[in-house]
Amino acid sequence: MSMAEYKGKVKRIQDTPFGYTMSVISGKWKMVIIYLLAENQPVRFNDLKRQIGAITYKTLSSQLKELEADGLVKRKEYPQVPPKVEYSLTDKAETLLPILEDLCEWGVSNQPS
Amino acid sequence: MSMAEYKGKVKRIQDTPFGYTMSVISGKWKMVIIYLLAENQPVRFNDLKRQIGAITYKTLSSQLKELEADGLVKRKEYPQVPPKVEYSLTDKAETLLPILEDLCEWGVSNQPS
DNA sequence: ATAGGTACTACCCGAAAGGATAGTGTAAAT
DNA sequence: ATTTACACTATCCTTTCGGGTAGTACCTAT
Repeated sequence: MSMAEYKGKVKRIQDTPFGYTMSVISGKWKMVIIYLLAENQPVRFNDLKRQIGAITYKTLSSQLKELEADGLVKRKEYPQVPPKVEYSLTDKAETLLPILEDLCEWGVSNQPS
Repeated sequence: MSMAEYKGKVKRIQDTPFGYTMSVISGKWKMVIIYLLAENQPVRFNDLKRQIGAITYKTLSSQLKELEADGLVKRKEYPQVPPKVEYSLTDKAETLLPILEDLCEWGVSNQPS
């Protein structure tokens, strides 16, 4: 199916494939999180926090939960004290990576200095 | 340049190619506008409004202004009464279309029923 | 005994995005 | 004479997003 086939069918964007994909990737830090996971999988919560730096616990936590709810991130909890939780990408997320690369490349070519 | 090369360099996302591309395409209606323009170029303001339906004048107007400021949309005004304004895509926007198609296709394959 | 590390949650706040409604000036159509 | 159409703008309001701060329960290192 291509964009052309949506002609006249768009009622609510959140129900379109466009809208779905956008809802999944647009969160201020989601791309950064996905790309960091793609490189270092699996990564623990505080490692992510340190690597990103400017993010707060609350925001990182909520972004991860949304990613998990959307099936892009797996959360594995080890029953230890102190706690240990590892995050990694799902297969679904792996299929997104080429598209994220394209978005990145487009930015490189088109971002004004 | 690939995502991998950003390792350790990310300070503020809005300065990265990722962030730039996302800022350009993420507005609730931008994708819809771009795809409608891609199909019917050029399109007049009220035609866009009618085709989208659920959008308000104010929102359509601001989304178009942002798209214009980002160099994705051209605005051509005819000095007539009543006014006539036509919107169309720039070459820069045309280079985005394949990526938007990819985002759409990913949504088709991965959107939960 | 104190400080630091683990993975968070709870609560409050400000900014920004987008929706709702109404109005502008001119001309053509009914 | 009234309505309709064009392309908007202005004002107000609500919702959403993300930031800031503080706290939890337990363990290890100093």
